[in-house]
Amino acid sequence: MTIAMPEDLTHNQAIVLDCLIEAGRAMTAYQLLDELRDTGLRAPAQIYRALSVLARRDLIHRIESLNAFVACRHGDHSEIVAFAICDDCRTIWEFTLPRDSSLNAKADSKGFTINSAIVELHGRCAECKETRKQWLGH
Amino acid sequence: MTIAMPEDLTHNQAIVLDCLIEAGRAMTAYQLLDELRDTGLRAPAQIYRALSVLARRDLIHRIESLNAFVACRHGDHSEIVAFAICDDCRTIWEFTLPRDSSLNAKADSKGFTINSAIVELHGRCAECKETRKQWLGH
DNA sequence: CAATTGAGCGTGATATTATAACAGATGTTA
DNA sequence: TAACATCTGTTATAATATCACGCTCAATTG
Repeated sequence: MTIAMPEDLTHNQAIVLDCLIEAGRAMTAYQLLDELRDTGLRAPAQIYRALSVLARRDLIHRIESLNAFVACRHGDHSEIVAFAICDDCRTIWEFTLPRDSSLNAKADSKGFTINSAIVELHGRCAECKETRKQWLGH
Repeated sequence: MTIAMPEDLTHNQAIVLDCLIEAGRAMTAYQLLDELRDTGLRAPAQIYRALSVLARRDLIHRIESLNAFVACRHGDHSEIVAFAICDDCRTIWEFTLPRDSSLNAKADSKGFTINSAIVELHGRCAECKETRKQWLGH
């Protein structure tokens, strides 16, 4: 799947987004800084500024539990976005929760209005589980 | 609701847990350090060590989106724990997701095995929504 | 008993993550 | 033109978290 790269990004924003898309994985701000040092980005503030614009536009997501950032891979941001993070291979699967999920139901039942939600699952993806089984001789 | 204070905690662990329980809200490690400086806890490492034991025992939870810690208010840790955080009054409502939630279903459908989950809702609690309505003259 | 082990402790230093503050450049609007 | 908003590069600093050392104490074990 090719990720769309908007035309109206500034130079720095485009560079940072491109790096995240190319990487295909979550990267911390300082990992981005290391990667991008020879493109002229030298200071944390430059990275964080770009990240903050990209995140506001939902072109990237911040993974709270990794203090890292990942290029967005889906469309509809009116639904709750969730991540399944494989702690073996670091792959991140991005998906959305239906509007009538038990999460929304619980919140509604208490009169809680959701502005934003962080949903991050940690565990093992199907591939790594298979691999692990082989190691263990199953 | 009174929160149980286990007997087998060390001095520092008990002090930190007690502070979180008394506070009734999420506190960062450095807020705890400030509060507890006159009890003899002087260094970040002391706080973080206590927090790490308490978290391992599920006596506290880390709120990723606040970089903060809160005393646990419920029992069953075999279910997914979720937090609804009021961004007005900072109150945190802790609840669990049913084992057959759409979250588990989605993960299962992809063969993803959940080891741990972070679910943090941000928004406005029922009380604050009322208050806000009054401000706006509704 | 002595030896070992493991957990926790206090301390100082350091690593990692993130923001503040300032001044210059650029494009847009009035 | 002037006012403005946004982005830029830079330096410095704040906020969050861990490492490494040597010490104590209690439990285990030979």
